[in-house]
Formats: sequence, structure tokens, C-alpha cells
Amino acid sequence: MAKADEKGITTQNEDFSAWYNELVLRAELADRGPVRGTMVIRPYGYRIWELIEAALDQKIKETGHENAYFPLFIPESHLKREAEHIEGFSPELAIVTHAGGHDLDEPIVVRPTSETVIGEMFSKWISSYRDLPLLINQWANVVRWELRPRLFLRTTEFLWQEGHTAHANEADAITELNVATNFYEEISRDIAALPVIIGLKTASERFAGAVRTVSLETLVRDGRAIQSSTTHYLGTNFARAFDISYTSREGNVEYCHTTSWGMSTRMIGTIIMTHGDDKGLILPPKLAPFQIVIVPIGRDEELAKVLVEIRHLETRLHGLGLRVKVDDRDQLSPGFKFNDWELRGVPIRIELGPRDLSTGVATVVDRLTGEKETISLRDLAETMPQRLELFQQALYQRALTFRDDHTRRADSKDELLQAVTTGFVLALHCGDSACERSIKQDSGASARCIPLEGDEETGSCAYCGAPSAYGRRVLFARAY
RNA sequence: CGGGCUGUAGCGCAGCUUGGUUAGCGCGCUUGACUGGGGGUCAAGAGGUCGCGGGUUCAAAUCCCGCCAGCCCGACCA
Repeated sequence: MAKADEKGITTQNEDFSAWYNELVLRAELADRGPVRGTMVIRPYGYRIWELIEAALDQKIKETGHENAYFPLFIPESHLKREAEHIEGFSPELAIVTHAGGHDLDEPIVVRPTSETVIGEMFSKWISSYRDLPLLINQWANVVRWELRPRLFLRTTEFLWQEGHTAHANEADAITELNVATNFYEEISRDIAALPVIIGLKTASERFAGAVRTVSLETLVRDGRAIQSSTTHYLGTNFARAFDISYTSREGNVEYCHTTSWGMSTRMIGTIIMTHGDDKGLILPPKLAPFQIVIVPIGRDEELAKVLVEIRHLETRLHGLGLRVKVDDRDQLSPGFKFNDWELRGVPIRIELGPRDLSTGVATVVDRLTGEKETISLRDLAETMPQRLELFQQALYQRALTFRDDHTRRADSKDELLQAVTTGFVLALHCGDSACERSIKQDSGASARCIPLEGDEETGSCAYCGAPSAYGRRVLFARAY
């Protein structure tokens, strides 16, 4: 890994974690917080989150959900009402036992997720079938005291959006699950340029208290999987625990069927790990805090002339609705700025100096390919929206190709164990939790999901040879 | 919690084995000059409770004991 006195970031192959950490810190996305596992998100990093948030919030509202806010603190007794839920989360809870100068009668939990508080409120808000469906979303922070934190991917405190809905029956709830899964897929693909594989979680990987969990799995450059978002059908488990019930048209009292779903700041880490290279980040234009950076070159009167031209260009680009940064820091050399903005992942750089000015052109550099082009200043600005769109697509295509090149089929134990060290593996599985555990012990890989789009297929479990379950192949990978 | 390792300037580190000038180096920072199309050059500066506590000694960053914090690899996980 690069020492501070070396330039650049060295190959990611020798140590992916070190590459990732250094990128996050040097590109000024985040810093480590004062408490183990906490994270300070820097303004540049937060802008990426704001852009994800804006795009996702729009989709959430378009599909009929409303934003609300619930308390950070939850009485421990609330959490205990749903047995599996408390069992799943108890190891990672932060609990307040002392406040206001004395010990509390009942400990207060800092929310690890909000099913329980929201369930409590849903119970009060819902009494008739006319109140359904209830579609609520919350933008919030949550706390999970994980054993091994990692910037963005697994921090003690993280930001997310959590959707919580209540429905009259299972069919409506499953429809809701599909709605949420769809917009997560759209955000991943169209905004973050991340190809995802969508599938059902196996019983042992399911959310604590869920009947059915759907996850979106991404493959990053070191061949490991990241679950970038999930949706859960909770059946009537939470409804029974919190008495979320309604009187039907027929006059019967029925339990609601509830769902929950979330996407978090983990997305930022996934984007870095999927798209980044040895020079630094590569941000999809739709999420780049700056889509275009303009670097002026020259000194004194020459620089003054260049800057006049650059301000014109900047105005035109702003007029096209683009996010533009003019790097007019006068104490830094152009070469330094080139590297600096490549590190920060800005998709397109425009260089403008006396040499360009004399012939009425600018130099345009693509972060993905590194290619330099000379473009006439006259129509430079107007070509940018399309250029950014192509960049966005090329980035997605590259990630998709990488994923497909690292997705293999395995039909025997040896094939499975070998292939799963560096990518996705599709294999038939018996569906037995104990077998899943053995695979994990042997290879470090887990069942990521049962892909919804897989072809129907039966046979014997690649690992243990027992008859296969699920009627299709299961996706395995080592995961973050 | 298990295995490995590290705490010395804002960041990254050397010095410790074998105790002894004023604790050093690189990056960054400040000032000035020259420079400027791929991480510039030179000069002059600022910046330290050597993680914390105790012990040994004439003398401790260095040796001994205890504590604390952090990192990496596992188990847990969005």
C-alpha cells in the first residue's frame, strides 16, 4: 500500500482493504470517528448520499409513500415483543442505562431499526380496512454495534431510509415488496451504475422476524458480494406482537401484513468498491458531486484571459443543469489538480490554457478511459450532457461485464469451493441450513440469495449431493 | 471473544535489540522567490506530555510490571 511519501495509490490487488480505506480517507469522503466503528462523513462524501437520497426519495413518494419520523430511543420492552427480532439484534444493541443523572428503571435501546416503534404507532393509527394500506418511510440514523466495522460498509452508526408498510393481506404486502424492490433496482442500475442480482434469502440469512427477505446483491472488484439493499415481508409476526389489526369490510378483526425495506450509506462503499481503480474513485455522473471539473492553466495575464473564458463555459454548463467545479486554486500546479480530481472520481475534466485558447479549443479528459480529446469551445458545453450519459452507461457496462466474467456455475463440491473465492457461484443446493453452514466453514462463502431470474433446474446439491431444493440455482459468494 | 500486530508532530514512519548530546525523517502546514499542459524547485520557519500509570537507574522513547486505545485476519452483520 502507498506510504504517505509515495505518490498515487498502488495496486488494489495486493490489498483490497487497504486500497479501499486509503481511497475513502484521501478522497475526503469520510474519516474515522472518535468512537470505534463510528464514521464522520465529510461534505464531499455527504453530497453523494444527498444525491442518492434525492433520487430514492422521489421514487418512494411517486409510489405513494409518505415520510415521517420516529424516536431514536426505544424502550427495551418494545424490542422484546417480537421474539426472533430481539434474538437477532440483541448482540449488537447499544443500550442506555443511565440518563438525567440517575440509573433508569427500564433500559432504553438506541434503535438498530424501527420495526418496533413504528409497529407501536401503526397499532394506534390503524383500526379499519379503510386505513390500509399504510405506507410510511423514514430517513434516519440507526446504531448496530457490529464486531468488525468498515467505513461505509459496516459502521456502528449509519444513515438509511427505512420503509414500513401495513396491508390487509399477504398479496398486497408482496406487491408492495415488489414495488420497493423495483425502485431499489432502478436506483442501483440507473443512478449508481451497479448491476444487481435480486433474489430470496434462504431461511438462515433472513432478516430477524421476517417471513421472506429479498436482497439485491452486488459483486465488487475483489470478488466479494455486498448486499446493497433488502426488502422484507414480515407476515403477521410484528402485527401480532404489536397488535396491528383492523376491522374488515365484513366486520372481522384481522391482523395486518407488514413489510419493511431499507437502503443505507453502505451504497457509497459499494460504489467505491465496484467502480474505483488505482487512480482513485470513479463516480457515476448521476451521483458525482461534481460531474465536470475545469482546470485553468497559465499565469498572470494569460491566466486572466483563460479564466474569463472559463467563467463563460461554467455559466453555460450551469445553464444545462450540470454540476461543475472550476479549480482556481492558484497555488497548485495543473498536474496536481489532475491527480486530485481523478482521486475524487470526477467523470470529466476540461483543461483550458493559453495553447487551447489560441486555437479556440479545450482539452477534455475522460476519467474512465483516460483519453484526451480536443474539442472546439463553441459547442463544448452542449456536448456535455450526452457525454455524461454515455459515461454513465459505459460505467454500468463495465461493471456488468466484470460481474458476468466472475460468475461461474459449480456442480461439485470442489468446483464450488474453488470458484467461490473470487466471485459469484451459481450452484444447486439442498436447502439445509447445516449444509449452508458447512460451506461457510469450508470456504467463507454464504448463500447470498436464490435469484428470481434463474432458470428452473433440479438435481443434487453441489456440496452434499442431497436432492436440490428451491427448483433453481442458489447464488453463493464471500460477502462483506 | 480467538489469532497476529501497532501506539513517537496533522498524517505516515525511523530510533528501542546494547539506556547517555538539544528525539529524527518524509508528506502536509507557514513565509518568500522562481515555476506552471500529469502529483514542481530552492530557501527560511512553526509544530512533541515519545498512549496512560507505576517501577528499576545517576540517567528511560529505549529495560520491567500493569492498564488503555487502535489496526489486520476470523466468528456476527445493511
